[in-house]
Amino acid sequence: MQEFTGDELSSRKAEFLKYIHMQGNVVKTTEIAAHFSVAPSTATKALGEIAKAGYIEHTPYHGVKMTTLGTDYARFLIRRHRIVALVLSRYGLEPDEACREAKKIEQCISRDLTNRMCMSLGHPMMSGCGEIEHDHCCCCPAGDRQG
Amino acid sequence: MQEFTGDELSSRKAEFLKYIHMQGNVVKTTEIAAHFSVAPSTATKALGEIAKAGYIEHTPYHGVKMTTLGTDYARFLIRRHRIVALVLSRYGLEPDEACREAKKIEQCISRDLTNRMCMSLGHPMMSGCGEIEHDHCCCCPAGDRQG
DNA sequence: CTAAATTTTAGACTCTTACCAAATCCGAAA
DNA sequence: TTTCGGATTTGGTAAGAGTCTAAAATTTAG
Repeated sequence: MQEFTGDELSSRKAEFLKYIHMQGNVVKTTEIAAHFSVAPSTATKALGEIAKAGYIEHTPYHGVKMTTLGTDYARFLIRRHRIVALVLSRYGLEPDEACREAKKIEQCISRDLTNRMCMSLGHPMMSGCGEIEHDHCCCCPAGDRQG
Repeated sequence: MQEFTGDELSSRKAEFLKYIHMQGNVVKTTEIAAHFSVAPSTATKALGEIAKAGYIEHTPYHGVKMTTLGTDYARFLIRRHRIVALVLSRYGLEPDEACREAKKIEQCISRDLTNRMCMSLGHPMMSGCGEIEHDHCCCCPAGDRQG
């Protein structure tokens, strides 16, 4: 597993990457632009930069596809999001609120802090946003996991 | 109490404001520049913008002083910082780590979320960074406060 | 095979943070 | 009181991130 810090991509690009990952397969520029309500050229530029960093493969005029590195990173980003949302839900936020607030906060949470919160929560399997993966979680011997 | 959202100043300017508040009285440009390790001109520019927004009074060549608005805002910023640090400390971070991480996160935490965390924690009086003020806290009837 | 739709390129703008160099101001020493 | 020197401000420049419009390029559908 790569040693991501959580800082590799700007928060905007990280959102793009998560979206591409969650779509699976090839995603078109227009689809991303529409989803994030930005001009297609804005998406193209961001995609080019994400590709240059190695997280996606961009075939001009044909769309983008996750690389192995990108997939690993996206899984970390999603895990982080869900852990942050879960933390927030412990302070009385409803699942959708927790998810919304988590989106604003997560980019400031390092991988290390993510892991520590995960550990402190007993390696939870679920958050309001979905399942939390622990496959590559350095801090999670299987025996520790919560049912 | 003003209806701050927590978004009024960029995080850098908010750090400047907190510093000025904590110094009390008039603070000189050089002192701020030195504290944050930036060129004096960088401080001057930021100070001018913070002043334009009404949080400080800037007398050119003589330094800056908090306004009432700025004081209220700084107190909110400090309260937010301490609440965030307290939350982090509940996930196993030592006080100094919690404080360091809180600095990175707090600017993404809205006033509303701050208040909800505060409430959920039972309106705590202390965090590892110092006392938590509740004077102007909309969510804190005196009876709710934790000893 | 051409026209419409999609995508990319190019150029420009905003915002935040930052720096340097030059001009300006203030105060203290003489 | 005059002047020198340190403190401060001004003005210009830069980089990174995100955004847009308009025009060019490519793909695709009729």
